[in-house]
Amino acid sequence: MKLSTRTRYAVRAIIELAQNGNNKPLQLKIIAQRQDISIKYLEQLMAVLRTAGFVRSVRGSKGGYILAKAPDQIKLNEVVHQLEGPVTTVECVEDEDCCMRSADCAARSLWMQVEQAIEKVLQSVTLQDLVDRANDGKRLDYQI
Amino acid sequence: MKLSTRTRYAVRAIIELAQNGNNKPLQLKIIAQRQDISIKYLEQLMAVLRTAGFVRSVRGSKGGYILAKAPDQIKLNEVVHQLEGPVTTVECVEDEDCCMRSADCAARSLWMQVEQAIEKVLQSVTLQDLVDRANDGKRLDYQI
DNA sequence: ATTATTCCTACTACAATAGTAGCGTATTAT
DNA sequence: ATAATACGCTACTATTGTAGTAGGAATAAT
Repeated sequence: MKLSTRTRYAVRAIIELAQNGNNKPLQLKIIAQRQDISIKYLEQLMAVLRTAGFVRSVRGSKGGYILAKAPDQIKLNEVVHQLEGPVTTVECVEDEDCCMRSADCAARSLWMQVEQAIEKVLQSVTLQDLVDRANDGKRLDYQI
Repeated sequence: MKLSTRTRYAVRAIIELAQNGNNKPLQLKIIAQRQDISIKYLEQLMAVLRTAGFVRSVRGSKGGYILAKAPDQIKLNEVVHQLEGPVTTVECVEDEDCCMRSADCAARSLWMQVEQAIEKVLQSVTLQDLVDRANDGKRLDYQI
């Protein structure tokens, strides 16, 4: 049960955008440098975020990406779902004869419980929250 | 973020053992039939469960597997960890220069929060709970 | 025009998972 | 004893999904 790099990279990238503010577009080149991600790979991930309506692209020279919504209006569960798909795929959800095996159904109920717990966390966190956390982290660094 | 079949199959198998009680060993052949899993594949998963101390094997004719502990003494997080390994691998936990990238750290805190939520659920559920759920399911079937 | 940037599609390489195969070893029923 | 049953172990293979690469087209600023 690992998180794909797709998701991890994309979340890091969108956090960068949130930190950049909405005035100037931020270029993939910059994000790629800061986060040590291949530009070409990042392009694909940004395409997902753009299609999903989280970010807006500015083409051409001096172009780049900016958030399409306010950071406190973007919940992480929305972002993760776009990249990761369903979180803990339980095959038998749509399989009709699944309930003939009670053990399987007990297992299924467990996975659904897990899935709901994940969902609850991701729903409760917005992009703004993550930006705040990052700032808190910096503040701690200065105190030392 | 999918669960491997290793984990799903093994959980289903150990639920079968819990339902079978501790009197007679249950044979892999039976589990494989009921759960539609290859015997050979199941053997490998049972080896993990046996090494981890969850189940005990009874060799020879009329042999099979039985639980090594009471079902209410087996927490699902223990089982899952043996098969799945760490739940949501966050690479940068041991990477020293991770904190140079604040965005990354904000992301990391999110994944840790998710991981803890998963862990909390799995810790709270025992094998006995799953057996009870399966029985409740059956009871519902009869009511209809 | 030139440069810088996003956009789009296809391709490739690698790793992990899932599953198979075969033989070996232990135990029990008879 | 012997046969049957069932686990034990190791290696192999095939499939799938992920990760990453490549090249070029469209677009905008200068």
